[in-house]
Amino acid sequence: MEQQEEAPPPPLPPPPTTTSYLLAPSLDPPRQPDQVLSYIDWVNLLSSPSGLHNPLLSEGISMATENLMAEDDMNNNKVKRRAGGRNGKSTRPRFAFQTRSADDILDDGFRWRKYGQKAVKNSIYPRSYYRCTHHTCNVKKQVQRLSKDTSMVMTTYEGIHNHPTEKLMETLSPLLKQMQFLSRF
DNA sequence: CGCCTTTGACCAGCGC
DNA sequence: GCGCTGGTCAAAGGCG
Repeated sequence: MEQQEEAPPPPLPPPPTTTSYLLAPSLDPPRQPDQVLSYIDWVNLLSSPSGLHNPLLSEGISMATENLMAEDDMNNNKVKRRAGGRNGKSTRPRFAFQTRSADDILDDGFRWRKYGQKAVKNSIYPRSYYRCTHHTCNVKKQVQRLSKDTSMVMTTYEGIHNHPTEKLMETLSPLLKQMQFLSRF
């Protein structure tokens, strides 16, 4: 737990050097209702050399506000995050952010497989559960539309990707080929 | 055929 | 102990 709980404004994490590693503080033990998660700088991230193209940018990515986050937690104030669910321990990095979008799925460059969907208490929208499809990657994410503001989508990531995004590789591969070609001279 | 979503069942933690 | 709830599993079916 490297995050200072008493730090008032949640500072944006430093810009990621690559899109393959998302900075995230550990949020265990369970966060308090007035404790805000840290936010990822998606504008910075999506303008990174990975060349991610995301239509959501045009709709405006909204950093989560402390109030909305608190309200969301208040709605689930009986919900304590279990330690990793079924498979026991979990000190995996976990962070959440909100986007204003008509689409629930944020194109973050990774491939996700949906493995569950549940109706959650105090929310008219179900929560969807996704896992990264990369065979060595165990990152999960939850996606839920806020009932208080139906234009907002809450996305919660758990874990850190141990591989580059596919889009990053797509972007870099022509460059690598060119470098290999030039290195012959 | 491979990969994906859907969906009901099951499991586990928590409060009462 | 029981019920509620969130999280996961896995079978079935769809799609390109």
